[in-house]
Amino acid sequence: MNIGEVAEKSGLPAKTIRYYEDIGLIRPLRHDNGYRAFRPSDLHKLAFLGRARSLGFSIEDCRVLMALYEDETRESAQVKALAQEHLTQIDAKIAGLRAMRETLADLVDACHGDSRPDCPILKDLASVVK
Amino acid sequence: MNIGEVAEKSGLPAKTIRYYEDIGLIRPLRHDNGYRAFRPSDLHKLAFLGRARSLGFSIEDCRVLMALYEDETRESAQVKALAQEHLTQIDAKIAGLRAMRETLADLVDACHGDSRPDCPILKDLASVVK
DNA sequence: CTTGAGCTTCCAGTGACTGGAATCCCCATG
DNA sequence: CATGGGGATTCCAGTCACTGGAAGCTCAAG
Repeated sequence: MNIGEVAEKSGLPAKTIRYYEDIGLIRPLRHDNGYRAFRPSDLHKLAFLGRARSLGFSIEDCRVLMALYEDETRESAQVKALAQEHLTQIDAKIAGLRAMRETLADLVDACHGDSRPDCPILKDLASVVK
Repeated sequence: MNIGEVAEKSGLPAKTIRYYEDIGLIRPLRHDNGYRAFRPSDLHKLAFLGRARSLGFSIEDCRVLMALYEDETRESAQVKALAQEHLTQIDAKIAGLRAMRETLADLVDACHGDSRPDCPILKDLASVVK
């Protein structure tokens, strides 16, 4: 398979696939003309990577997950620990965003949003003084 | 004021303050020795920026917000519209993270996490096939 | 033979900093 | 007066995960 076909089947842009090769996540073969020659196993890996990335795992996490996936002697506890930690970080991120959201929503509600210059949003931003 | 004092009072790292000058968000004066000379108004701006950034506004948004803040003839509707759009994007981000979180939490729950290799998390990652 | 799509590499840019190196300035102590 | 330390300066490089674009090669169709 050429990169275009693999891109379509994996849902990843060709640019991203080349990048993944650059950083050593995949190692496709090459045709005589220099084109990348993807095996089904490469496509499989790319799909794995795409799924992991869509769950928010970092590239380095993906590297570890792929290694675990290919390691028949892995212990599921290793995978679970990685996922658990990632989950914790997602929760932290959500909490941070929710706090932001709360404050911002209050400010937006308080702003009448008309043609006058008076604005509680700007007032809040300027209010953090020492 | 020197940069150290401003950093402490604004809560921003000196590195960040220099960066904000680089990109034109502030324009402190200079002492004869080359040190930056911050006026109270510079500190005020930095506090404004810090607050806006902590609410998740991008640097470009901050630029606009500062301009609006300094424009006596602004209309609060402009500010509100900017904040409203930002709020919408935060909501979208939260929604995305929550979806991730759901899937991931289910997978973590399903994984027994012991010394055996069998693992629903890896199974899920590998399951996205054509 | 030409055209156009698809492939190649390489370089640069994104956002918002952050780390580090090399150098300079100021003040206080011996 | 030398020195030492803390704080300031600039500049370059790195982060993360791509993404855009330029220049050039390959292939299949007409």
